Amino acid sequence: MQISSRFTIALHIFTAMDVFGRDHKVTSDFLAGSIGTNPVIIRRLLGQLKDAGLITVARGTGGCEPTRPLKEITFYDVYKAVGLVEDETLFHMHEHPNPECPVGRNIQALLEDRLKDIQAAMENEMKRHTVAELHDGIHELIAKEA
Amino acid sequence: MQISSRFTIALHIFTAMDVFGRDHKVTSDFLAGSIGTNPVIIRRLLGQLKDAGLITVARGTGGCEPTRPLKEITFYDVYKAVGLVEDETLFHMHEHPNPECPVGRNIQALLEDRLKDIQAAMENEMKRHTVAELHDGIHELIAKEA
DNA sequence: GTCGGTTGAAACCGGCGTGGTTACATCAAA
DNA sequence: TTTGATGTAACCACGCCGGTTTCAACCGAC
Repeated sequence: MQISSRFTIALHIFTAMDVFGRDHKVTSDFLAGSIGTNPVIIRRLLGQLKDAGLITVARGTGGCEPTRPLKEITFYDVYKAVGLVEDETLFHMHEHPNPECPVGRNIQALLEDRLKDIQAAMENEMKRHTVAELHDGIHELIAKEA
Repeated sequence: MQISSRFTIALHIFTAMDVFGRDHKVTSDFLAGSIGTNPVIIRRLLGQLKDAGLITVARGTGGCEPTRPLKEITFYDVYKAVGLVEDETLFHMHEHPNPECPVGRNIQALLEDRLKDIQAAMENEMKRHTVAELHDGIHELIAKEA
């Protein structure tokens, strides 16, 4: 199971807000055009980012922008905002191990700590990256095109 | 999206082989009983572990066992064996960014490195844990029960 | 040689999350 | 009031997952 494209789309959105936000009004239609999908998909995603307090969306007039400097928004903030992990657990444990089996009734406790370590390793790396990196990166790439 | 229970089931299987392997013949029926699922599910999984070279399965006579010492089998080996990530990429990038948009045509290159970092962080933590840990852990837990 | 227990594999199924689409009510500024 | 945008609901098709039944292939023991 791969992690849903909602995550990369959300990062695309932040990049687009950063690059175009000064000149254009960044609407769901505009974003959908850049991302190559449907405006409704974008609006649902914008709703999640708004609920997480990462952006504001202007009802009626249209457009969206971050609520705080990009360097204060980490990949982890975005990841959590798009709600890809239920119960906050990355790994899905099999749910009916046999309680009459010594292994079955202990397997959950046995694996729990290790799985948490692995999830934490991923999340910590996500916290090390901020959306501000995308600002620097995208301008480098665009400059290189010319 | 959570990571499929095939991963935790596979770890359960290694633990069961370790605990019961000396006394019982570890068949798919036996494992299914401990894990709380269907023997066919187990056989499919055993097939994947066998294809990855982690275990041998005895056709006809029945039973399975690891091909090498448990301390030489990492969580990462198991994770890869159960084939949860296609193309080896954990993150699913949206597939039709607009090539006529400066952001759209650069977003993939922009995100690629960062996503690789994150995936690598998770996989490296998986490589730090071996199935031998489960041997120690499960015996501790069982001893504590008495 | 055949019988019993086991694996391997095919063919289904229901359920769920995802991405997509249409339609429409709601909103705010011009 | 018109216009352009958001917010949502109601669908849809698709793919993966875990589950189940069924049966052929296999191998040791009797």
